[in-house]
Amino acid sequence: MDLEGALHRAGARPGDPLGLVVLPGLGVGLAAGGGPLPLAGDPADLVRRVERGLGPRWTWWSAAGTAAPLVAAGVHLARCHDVAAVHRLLVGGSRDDPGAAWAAAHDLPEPPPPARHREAAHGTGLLDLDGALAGDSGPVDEHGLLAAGWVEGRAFGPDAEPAERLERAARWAALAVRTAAAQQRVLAARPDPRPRPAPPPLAVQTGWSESAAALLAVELETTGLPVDRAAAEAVVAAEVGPRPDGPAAEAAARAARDAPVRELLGPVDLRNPAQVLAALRQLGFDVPDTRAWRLERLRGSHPVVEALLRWRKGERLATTYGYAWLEHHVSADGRLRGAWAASDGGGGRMTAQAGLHNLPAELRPAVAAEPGHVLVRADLGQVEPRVLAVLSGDAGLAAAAREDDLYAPVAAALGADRATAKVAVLAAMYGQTSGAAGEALRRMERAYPAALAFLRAAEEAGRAGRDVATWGGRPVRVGSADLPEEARAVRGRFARNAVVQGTAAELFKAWAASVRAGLAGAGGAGRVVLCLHDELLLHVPERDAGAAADLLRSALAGTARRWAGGDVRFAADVAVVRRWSEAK
DNA sequence: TGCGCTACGTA
DNA sequence: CGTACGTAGCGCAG
Repeated sequence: MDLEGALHRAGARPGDPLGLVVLPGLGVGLAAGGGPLPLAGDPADLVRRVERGLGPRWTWWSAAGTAAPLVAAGVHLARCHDVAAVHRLLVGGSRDDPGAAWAAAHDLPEPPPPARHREAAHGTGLLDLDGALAGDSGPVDEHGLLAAGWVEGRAFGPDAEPAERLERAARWAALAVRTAAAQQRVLAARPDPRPRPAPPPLAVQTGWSESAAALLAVELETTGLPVDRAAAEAVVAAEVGPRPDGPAAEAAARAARDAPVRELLGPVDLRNPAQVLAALRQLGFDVPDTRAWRLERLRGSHPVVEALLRWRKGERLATTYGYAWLEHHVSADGRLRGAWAASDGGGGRMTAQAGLHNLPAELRPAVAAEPGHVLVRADLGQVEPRVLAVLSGDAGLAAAAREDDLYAPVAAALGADRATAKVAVLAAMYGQTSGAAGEALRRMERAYPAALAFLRAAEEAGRAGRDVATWGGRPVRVGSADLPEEARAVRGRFARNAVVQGTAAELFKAWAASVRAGLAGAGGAGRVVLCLHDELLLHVPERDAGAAADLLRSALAGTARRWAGGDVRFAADVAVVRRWSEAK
C-alpha cells in the first residue's frame, strides 16, 4: 500500500493535525482534513512511518488512551494535540473525558461523568465492557453528545469485523480532530497577557506544551526512574533490619523496633496516635497532637521524645518506602515506575504515584545512573517569585529576577537579611497571616506594590468565589460563594497560591516539553526520567552529558522568552551526577 | 470495603 | 490560620 499517497489523498499535511486512534494488533484510524483513513497493520510500524514521512501534529482524545502502546513500542511522537489536556486548560476542573471535551467544544451542557470503572478505557478500544454496540448507531447521539458505546470503546470492540472496527476508529479520530479544531479556535481567540504578544498566541503555546506534558507523563511511566536496588535495600536495612521472610519475622521485626519506645512510653500501640497522645500526657507533656514538628521542640526534655521521633522515621521507611514498596514498584530492570498525571489538582501540577514525588532524602542515593550513563539534574531557582513577577508585571520584582539569587536584591530593597527576605516573599505568596514576617511583609508592600496587589486580588477573588486563572489561561476553580468566614479564608489562600503554583507548573511543563524535543532531536538515548515541580532529571549516555546540560539551559532560555516575553529571567542550576543525592 | 483522621514525605 | 500533592495505618460505618 502507498502510505504517502493515501495520506496525501486524505488531506494530511506536515505539521497539521492528524487524528489518531490505535487498535492494538489491528491497525490505526487516522483522520486529516480530508476525512477518515483506516489503516490495517502494526500500529507502531504505521505510526513510525507517518511520523518520519509526514511529521504531523498527532491529535488524540488523550495520550494516556492512545499513545501508551506506541510509547511502549519505542515510537517517538514529536508533536501532539491532546484533547483531554487542552480541555483541562480551557475549562479547569478535573473532567477531561471525551464527552466533556466534546460538549465544551460544541457549547453543549456537560454530560454526566463516565462510570468510574470505565475511566481507563476512554478511546482505547481495548475493553469490551457491556457487549456489542447496538445496531449501527453513530458516534454522536440524538442530543449531539458523544455516544456512550464510542466513548467506552465498545464501538471498536471485537464484536465487529476488523474492517468495520478500523473504519470506526478512523471516524472516532476524525471527531478528535474536529474537537481539537474547536479548542484551537478558542485558544487562539484568548487575550494574550504578554507585554509584547508574538505568534503563536500564549494560550496556543500552552495548549501544545500541556499536550506534550501529557505525552511525557505516558513516557515517564514507561521509562521509569533508574534505581540501584541494592543501595535502596541497604538504606532500608540500616533502618529496619534485613528483609523478613514471612509474616512472623515481620511481626518480630516490628516488635523489635517498637520495644525501645515502649520501654519509655508504656505498653501502647505506637501506630495509634490517640494512645500515643494519651501516654505522652501521662508523662506530663501538654501537647494537642503528636506531630513531629511539635515534638521536635521537646527533644531533650525526656528521652521518650527522641525515641519516638526516631521510631517514626524508621516506621516511615518500613511501611511507605520499605521492602514492600521496592517489591511493588521497582521492576527487575531496576526502574521505579508509577502512574503520572500531567495536570492535577487545583493549579495543574504534575503528580506521580508510587512515591516518585515524595522519596525521602535518605533514598536519593539509590536513584543512580546505569552503567555508561549519568544523571543530569536541573532545578529552577526561585521559580515562584519569578513567576509572580511575570503575572503581576511588577518592574521591581522583574529587576530582582535578573540576579541568580533573587532574594539578594529583595533583601536590599527590604533592608533585611536574606533569610528574612525569603520568608517575606514566601509568606506573601502563600498568604501567611501570622508570624514574624509581619514587618517584612509591610515593606514588601512598598517595594513591590504590583506583585502584592496581584496576590491580594487573587485572594479576594478566591474569597468571593470567583475563579482565578493562570498565565496560560487555565481557570482555577474555587467553588461557590456563601461560605463561613473560616472557609472563605482558606479558599482565599488557596486561590492566592494556586495562580502562582499553577503558572509555575505551566512554565515547568513548557520547559520539560522543550527539553524532551531537544533530546529527541539529538537522536540520542537521553530520556527525561523525573519531573519534580521545579526539577528535571535526565538519564543520558555519558558522552551526551555536556550536551544535555546545555540543552537544559538553552531550552529554559527559549521557553522563558516565548512564554513570558523576555522581561523576567529564569535560571536553572544544572549538575551532572551519578547519583541523585550528589546534586546539591 | 470505603472513608475520615492522623501523620509525614516531597515541592 | 502558609499551599499543593501521595501513601499508610487506624478506627469506624456500612
